[in-house]
Amino acid sequence: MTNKTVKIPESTAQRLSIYLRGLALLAENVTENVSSNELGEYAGVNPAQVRKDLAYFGQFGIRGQGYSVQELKSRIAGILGTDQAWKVALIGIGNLGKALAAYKGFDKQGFQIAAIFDTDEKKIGKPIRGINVQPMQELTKTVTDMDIRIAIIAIPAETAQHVADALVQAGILCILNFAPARISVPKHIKLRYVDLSTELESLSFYLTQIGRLNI
Amino acid sequence: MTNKTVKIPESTAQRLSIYLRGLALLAENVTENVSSNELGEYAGVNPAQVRKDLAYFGQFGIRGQGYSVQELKSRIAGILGTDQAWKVALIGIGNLGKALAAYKGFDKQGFQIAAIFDTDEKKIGKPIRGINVQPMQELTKTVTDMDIRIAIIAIPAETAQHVADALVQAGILCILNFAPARISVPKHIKLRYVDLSTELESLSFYLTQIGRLNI
DNA sequence: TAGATTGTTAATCGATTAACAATC
DNA sequence: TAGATTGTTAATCGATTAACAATC
Repeated sequence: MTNKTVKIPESTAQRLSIYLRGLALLAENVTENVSSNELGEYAGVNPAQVRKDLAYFGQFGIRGQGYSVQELKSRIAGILGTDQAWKVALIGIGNLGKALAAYKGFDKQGFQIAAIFDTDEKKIGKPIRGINVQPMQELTKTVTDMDIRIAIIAIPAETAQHVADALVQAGILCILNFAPARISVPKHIKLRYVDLSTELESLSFYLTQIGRLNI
Repeated sequence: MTNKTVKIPESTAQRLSIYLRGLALLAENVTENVSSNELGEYAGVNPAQVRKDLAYFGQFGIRGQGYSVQELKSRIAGILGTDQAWKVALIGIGNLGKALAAYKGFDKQGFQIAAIFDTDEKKIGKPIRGINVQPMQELTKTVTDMDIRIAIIAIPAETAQHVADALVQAGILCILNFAPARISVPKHIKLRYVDLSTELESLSFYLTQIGRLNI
């Protein structure tokens, strides 16, 4: 128990993910080193922010030189856990579900769609990306048996809470919710929303503000 | 110039959007009044937060009674600007673009896809939601002519910056970027990212932390 | 060595929450 | 009136940034 367990901000985790993408780009260009300044410019954050974020996890740089692109890249991958393969359950294979399933960054980043569920009889049993779509009734059993920890919800708002309950029941720990609905889950569950309405309404708000404040 | 122009936090705008959805739900149930407490519970925030957020824009409640659902709903819609019709340009009509185009909440919330662009010869000229897909070369002219202010980028990472530049050139003020790439735009442009990789990596990070901190 | 850039502390900034008088 | 709940100020909390000694 000598470990001091500092809580790491969510925003730091998100920025690490952005740094990682920048580092991947630099690695393609065979760049040797990168400074917190350059990385901050890429991510759109203050260089001190970059150093602070990294400092949560150790000392990865060399004073006067910056960071080794290759080393920092694999360090951050390790920190984010993308050096391991996470199984993901996809709930709902409508337009959005299909688009998500087709996303190439998926496997590349160490995520693997391991199970797909839908209520539509016409879809059940048919393969998507080599995986047969299962009926919703199988959800609890499959997720439990396969030890899946991450779920993506891509279904209509009405059933989102119900499905979330089932997922939690089955041992899911992280939920990425694309349904336009707020859902409630136990505190130990990590829940993130991707919400087109909210995004668009934020933009709309900005436009109304331009008028009011003349930015 | 008697107006004191307080800068309103982005997070407030986002929460307003969430309150609005909650109010729409309550309106369906013909609920008369709602308290900051109930609204906060729905949105997952502190009741003081709700009152603070609203207080930026005026006094909408009645002490001892709470807020009129109907009135607050239309007030927030007015604040967010969803009581007017915003034209949106959709760039890229691949899997994701199609899923976005199919999203029903679009018109409902006062957004209207007014133009769609793609580079793929096979898609150009064909209608999506009654709108003919245009070649990318038309982007500047169409966006300028139609006075479109909001753009959604749903294309591969490589071309995202190039397209963003063209959009800014054409007078776009808000960009919602689904491409897995950082882009840079002038400061007066509102830029928001929706990034599946970052979302997933945040979840992955949480899972690795559970091990480390045993949450 | 001189120049560059890290790691880290202290200062600043902004957002959230608690508390309570006002008032329905 | 008593109870409930707002609107708002003050206190707290946490995240960002500035600054600089350490050091390559």
